[in-house]
Amino acid sequence: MPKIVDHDERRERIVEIVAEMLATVGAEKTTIREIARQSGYSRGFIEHYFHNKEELITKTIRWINERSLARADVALKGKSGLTALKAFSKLSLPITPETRNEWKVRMQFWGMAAVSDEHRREQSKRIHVSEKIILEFLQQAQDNNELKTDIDLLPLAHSLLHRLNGLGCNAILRPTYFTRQRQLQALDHIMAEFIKAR
Amino acid sequence: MPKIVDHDERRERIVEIVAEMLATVGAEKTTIREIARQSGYSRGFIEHYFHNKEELITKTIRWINERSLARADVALKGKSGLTALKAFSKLSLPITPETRNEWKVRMQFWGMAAVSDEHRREQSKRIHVSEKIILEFLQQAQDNNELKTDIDLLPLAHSLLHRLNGLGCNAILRPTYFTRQRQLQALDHIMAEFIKAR
Amino acid sequence: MPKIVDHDERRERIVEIVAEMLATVGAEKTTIREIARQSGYSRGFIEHYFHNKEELITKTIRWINERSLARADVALKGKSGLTALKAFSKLSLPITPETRNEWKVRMQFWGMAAVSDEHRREQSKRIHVSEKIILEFLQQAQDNNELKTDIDLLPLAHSLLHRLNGLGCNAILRPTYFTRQRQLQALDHIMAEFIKAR
Amino acid sequence: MPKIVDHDERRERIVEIVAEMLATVGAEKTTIREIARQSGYSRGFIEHYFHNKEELITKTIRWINERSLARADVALKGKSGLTALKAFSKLSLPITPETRNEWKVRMQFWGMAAVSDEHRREQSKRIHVSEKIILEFLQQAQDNNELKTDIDLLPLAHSLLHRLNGLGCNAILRPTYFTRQRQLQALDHIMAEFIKAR
DNA sequence: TATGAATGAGTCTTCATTCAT
DNA sequence: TATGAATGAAGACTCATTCAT
Repeated sequence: MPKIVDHDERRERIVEIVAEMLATVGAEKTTIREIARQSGYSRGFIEHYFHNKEELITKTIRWINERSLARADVALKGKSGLTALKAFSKLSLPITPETRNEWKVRMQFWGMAAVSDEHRREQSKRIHVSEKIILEFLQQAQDNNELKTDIDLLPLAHSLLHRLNGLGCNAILRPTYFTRQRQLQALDHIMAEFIKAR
Repeated sequence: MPKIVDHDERRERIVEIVAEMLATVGAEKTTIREIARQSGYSRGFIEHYFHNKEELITKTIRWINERSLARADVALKGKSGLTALKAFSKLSLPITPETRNEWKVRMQFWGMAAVSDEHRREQSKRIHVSEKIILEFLQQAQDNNELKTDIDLLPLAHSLLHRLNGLGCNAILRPTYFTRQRQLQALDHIMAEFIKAR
Repeated sequence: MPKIVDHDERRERIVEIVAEMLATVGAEKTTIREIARQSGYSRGFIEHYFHNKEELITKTIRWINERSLARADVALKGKSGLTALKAFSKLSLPITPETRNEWKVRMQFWGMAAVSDEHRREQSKRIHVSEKIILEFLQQAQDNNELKTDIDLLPLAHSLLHRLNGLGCNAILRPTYFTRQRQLQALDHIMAEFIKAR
Repeated sequence: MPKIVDHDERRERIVEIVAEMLATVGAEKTTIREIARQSGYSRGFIEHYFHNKEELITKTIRWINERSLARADVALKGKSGLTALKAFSKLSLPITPETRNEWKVRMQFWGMAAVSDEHRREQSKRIHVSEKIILEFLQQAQDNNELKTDIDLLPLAHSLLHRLNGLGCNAILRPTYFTRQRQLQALDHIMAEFIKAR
């Protein structure tokens, strides 16, 4: 009788290690050899579960994005409107070791996405999802009278989207300047403007 | 006596090609071999002007940043305050083929910067310069009574910095959505908020 | 399960080829490429068993030295005193194709040892081992009354050590002059002096 | 009017630097580039005076050998017999920085000589010259009644030749053991045997 | 005479991938 | 299912050499 193995579970374990490596040593040094060494699996094993390196990389970014969305799902349960929006925004900033690593991984992919349609689509999808989430919370805020009714939500959503994205990047690139605290201040500043928009 | 060549001029010519390649095929495929092939130069030629690949890469990002600053210098001559600020912001967005490529190159480096202190420093420096420029224009705006006198400029500068950075990224990652036009609209939206802040 | 191979056995097979090449084409032309070509193995194959060229080279000299010691061990079984000493001396001279090659390999390494501490240590160790062996046999000779009891053995040992070493070198460098026969005559001459020392 | 340059003088200056490099960094790292850098000459300049690297290397060993012979010539003026022999022997041992370097250079060449007829001839010639010198002094010693008349000088000469050569090698390979002092003791030991041979 | 620009072969090494077991 | 043996292409880099000036 063959051993019963949970393929998806194994795949995820590998992907986790790949993500960790992307965040710490970068894409260039994330080789299958090194992944095998760090994971304790054999090179051949990894290729059993991933057709090739490209697929492994793609799965990794997808996993990162899904994980961060799942985390948001949990954290936002029961919240709505501006409260939810602020919580979501905070979750997406690189202020915890985990989210910092997620940002670093993401930034590895942006380089690829800038020149590869397939990777770009993946990133595009993620931005689109964020946009929808933000828009939804903004709509709730408007419904709750947290925002003026006549305000156009899309530009507002984009504004937040860009600020979060830019802040995240800058925080990775200037970590000693854009510390956790300064990021939270920036977030407060953003939210304050929304409130002004009431 | 041998032919006398202008080393810096040669270096720049090579760097230009490297930048082009980084923007079109990405960092991974920007090998010295490929640079040589695309440029028509020999591999040895390139080694003649750069000690190693690392130096070539570093010089390229530096060149990109210097070029974009030089462009800003020229364009902003005679401008000040919010007018200058808007012009500067517009210049930094990926709305021309040239600036689009610059953003793509930059995004290649972010992956490296996320895991390499040396590259991070370079990127950090660039952000810092942008911040200073923005602050200077904001100060002028305040002096010209374009902004309220009691307003704190630093958060404002950061806000703009993040928005421009995030918008630039998003425009590269979702080019069909964040078109030139939508980028300009977003910029208008940003500037409108500054004017509100009067 | 993959084919199971005896790594040490493979390594030895490669090392043997490297030794052969060092003795015939010299260190400079003993490139991994050439080793691969001559052995029929692929470059990757060699890399599979040795981390890098340095290791390959180091292992080769070690193997050469171990092999020659092992040969002495076998040949000297049951011998002692001056008889053993002469047998040992004879074994170490480049009078067979095998020992000739060993000397040639050794001389490749001397160049390296002259400028590299690590290689020098390896060579130093080998000389030290020879010295100890020679001393041991001299001691036996003295115990057997083959030598006078009041004679100081260390200078005698060194004398032999130097003569064997010098003769070996000279025989490689002037092979048509220091032929097998002349080497054996020189050895006889040396042994005669020991006997005189009775 | 063209500049008058002393070609031989320039060649010698280069050769001197090459010898120094061979003794300190080894043959492998003695590249034309590095020679040029260390000498301050241009790469092209060096090739003006030496047709190719091979020639440069060959000239260097020849120069080393000539220099050491010249040194002997000077030092032995007026000496003869065993006195001359001892002086000559002492001069050839690696006990001064200069002679140590000469030995190191020589040992670089032995690796080449072991596999190249041309280099071997050069080394062979040097040994032959030494042999003749030694024989000559032995003959004088015999004529002066420093040695018995019925003794066969050739084996004696060879014995000395081998011992000096072996001692020189061993002194380079085990410098902390075969110190200057131990070398001189060994030389005394050798000479004592000659005297016994009276 | 002398320079250094330029070349391309060749160096070691790393890599993703294939495949027999 | 899983391993790791084996390959060969491609990586960055070094080098001796040629040649126009």
